[in-house]
Amino acid sequence: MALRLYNTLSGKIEEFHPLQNNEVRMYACGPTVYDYGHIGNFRTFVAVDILRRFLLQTGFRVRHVMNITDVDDKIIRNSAQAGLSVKAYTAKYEKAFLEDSSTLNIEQPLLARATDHIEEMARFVAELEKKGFAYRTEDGSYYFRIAKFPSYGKLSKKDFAGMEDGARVDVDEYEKDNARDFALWKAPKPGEAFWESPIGPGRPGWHIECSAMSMHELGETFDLHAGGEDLIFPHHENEIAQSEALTGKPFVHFWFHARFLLVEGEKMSKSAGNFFTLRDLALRGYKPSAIRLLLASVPYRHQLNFTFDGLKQMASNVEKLRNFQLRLKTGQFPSGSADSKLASETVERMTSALNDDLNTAQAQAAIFEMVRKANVAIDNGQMKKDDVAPLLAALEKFDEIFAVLRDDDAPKMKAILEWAKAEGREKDVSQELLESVGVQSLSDADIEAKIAAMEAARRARNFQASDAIRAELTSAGLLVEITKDGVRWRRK
RNA sequence: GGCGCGGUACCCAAGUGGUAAGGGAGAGGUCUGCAAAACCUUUAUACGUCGGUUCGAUUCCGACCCGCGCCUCCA
Repeated sequence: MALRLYNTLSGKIEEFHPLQNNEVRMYACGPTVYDYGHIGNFRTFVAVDILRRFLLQTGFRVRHVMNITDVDDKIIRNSAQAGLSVKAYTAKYEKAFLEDSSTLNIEQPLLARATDHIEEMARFVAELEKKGFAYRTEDGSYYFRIAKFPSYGKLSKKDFAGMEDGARVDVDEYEKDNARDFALWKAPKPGEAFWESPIGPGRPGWHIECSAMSMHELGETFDLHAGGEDLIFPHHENEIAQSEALTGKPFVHFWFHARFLLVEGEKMSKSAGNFFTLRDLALRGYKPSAIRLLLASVPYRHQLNFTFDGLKQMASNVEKLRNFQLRLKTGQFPSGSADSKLASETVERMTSALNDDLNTAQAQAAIFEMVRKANVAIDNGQMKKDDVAPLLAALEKFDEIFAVLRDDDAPKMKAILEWAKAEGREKDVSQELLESVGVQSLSDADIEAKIAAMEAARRARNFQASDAIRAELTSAGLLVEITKDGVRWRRK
C-alpha cells in the first residue's frame, strides 16, 4: 500500500511517489529566528517530522532541507533595537530553536541559512530580470512581475485575472507596476543592514530565499515542500512563480501544509493571553513527551485544540505506554507462544493509518488497543515468552514515528530550568518543574540501594519501614511498583 | 465580500450509506499487607440546527447557526 497524501496544489489526496528512484527530496519552511518558537510553530515542525519519519520507516531515503530565515524586516528592526548585529541577534534564537526541536525529538533536517546564500539569490533575481519576469525600481529594489506569470494563483486557488492594478499600493512601494508584484530584492534604507551583490546592495525578499536554496539543494523540480497553512499565500505561491519563471519546469510535486492550532479553543495570540512558547510550557512543568504526543495526536490537516487538560491527558498516555513497555521488559513469562497475530495486526493497522494521509489518531488507537489486549493477556497469565519480542517491536515501530517512549524528559527539563535561571526567569519556574528535575538528583545506584532496602523490609514484613522508603522515592518523582516478580521502578 | 476547513459523549478525538475507534476524567468492581500498575463494568437511541435524496444518513445534497483559516512577510 502506498502513502496517500493531500496535495494542496491539486486539492486532492494523491498517491505519493518520489520522482527519482527511492529518494524523497523535501523542503520545509523553517523558522524566522527573531524570537523563541511557540507551540503553533512546533505543531507544524512536528507534523513535518512525522512525515519525514514515516517516509523513512516506509523505506525511502529522505533528503530533507529546512531553511533558517536569519534576515528579514523584523530581524533588522529588532537587532537594531537590541544594539546587536543581525548575526549576533539571530544566533541566539537559532540556537534556541534547534534546542527546542531536539527537546521535542524532532529529527534535524539539513539546514540552509538565508545569509549563507545571498549570492545565489542575487543571481536568481538577475536571471529573472534577464527573462523579463523581474524589474528594478528607482531605489534599487527588484520586484516580480506577476502579470508575466499567467498561472499565478494556482496553489492558493486565487484568481487574479480581474485584479485592478494599483488598487492597494503601500506608501513605500509606490514604484511597483502592480500592487500584487512582490519584492525579490530590497534596497537598503539609510542605516539598515545590507549585503553587497551583483545586483547592487540590499537584502533578499522573503520568498526568494526558499526558491534559491531549495533548488540549490534539491534541484529544479523536487518532491515535496512543506509549511504551515498560512504560507500557502503569498509565500508558496510566490515561490512557485519565481521558480517556474526561472526554469520553465514544475517546481514541486506535492505541497504539504499543516493546519493551525487553537489554544483553549481560541486563536493563539499575545493579546488573548494564550500565547505559549515551548519553554513556557516546560516551565509550568509539562513534559516534552506529553507536548509532542499532543501535537501529534490530531492529524496534521485538522485544527488541533491545544489545552492544558489535553496536555495532562497526554502525560497519562505516555505513562501508559511506558508502563506497558516496562511490564513487558521486566516480566517473567512461560516459554512458548500464545498469540502471534496481535503485534503484526497492530503494525499493519498503524501503517495503513499513516499511509492514509498520516492519520496519527488512528495509529495511536491501534497501539492502545494492542496495549490493552496484551495487558489482559499478562493479567490472565496468557502472555508467553515468544510473544514479547514482537510486541516490543510493535511499540518500537510506533515510537519510530511518535518518539515519546524514551524516558528522557527529566534531563531536558533540567536544561530548561538552567536556561530560566540564566535568563532571570526564576519566577516562572513551577513546583512541577522542580519536582520533575528533582528526580535527576538521585542516581540509579542510589535508587537501587533504596529499592533493595525496601525489599528487605518487606521480606521482614516490616511494612512501615518499606512504605516509608517507597513514599520517599515516590515524592522524588519515581514510579514504584511491587509485583510478584519483584519491585519495579522508573522515573516519571 | 471572495475562497477554504470544521462542529461527534464530561474533556480530547477517529470514523462509516445500515445504526458510533481510541485516550483521558468520573462511578462501581477485581487484584493487593497497603499502594501502584493492570483489567472488568458503566458514561452518545445518537454525531450543530432545519429540510431533502434514500428501504435506511452522523456519513450524500441544500439552507441556516457557530468556530477557524487565507485574502496584510503570523507555523
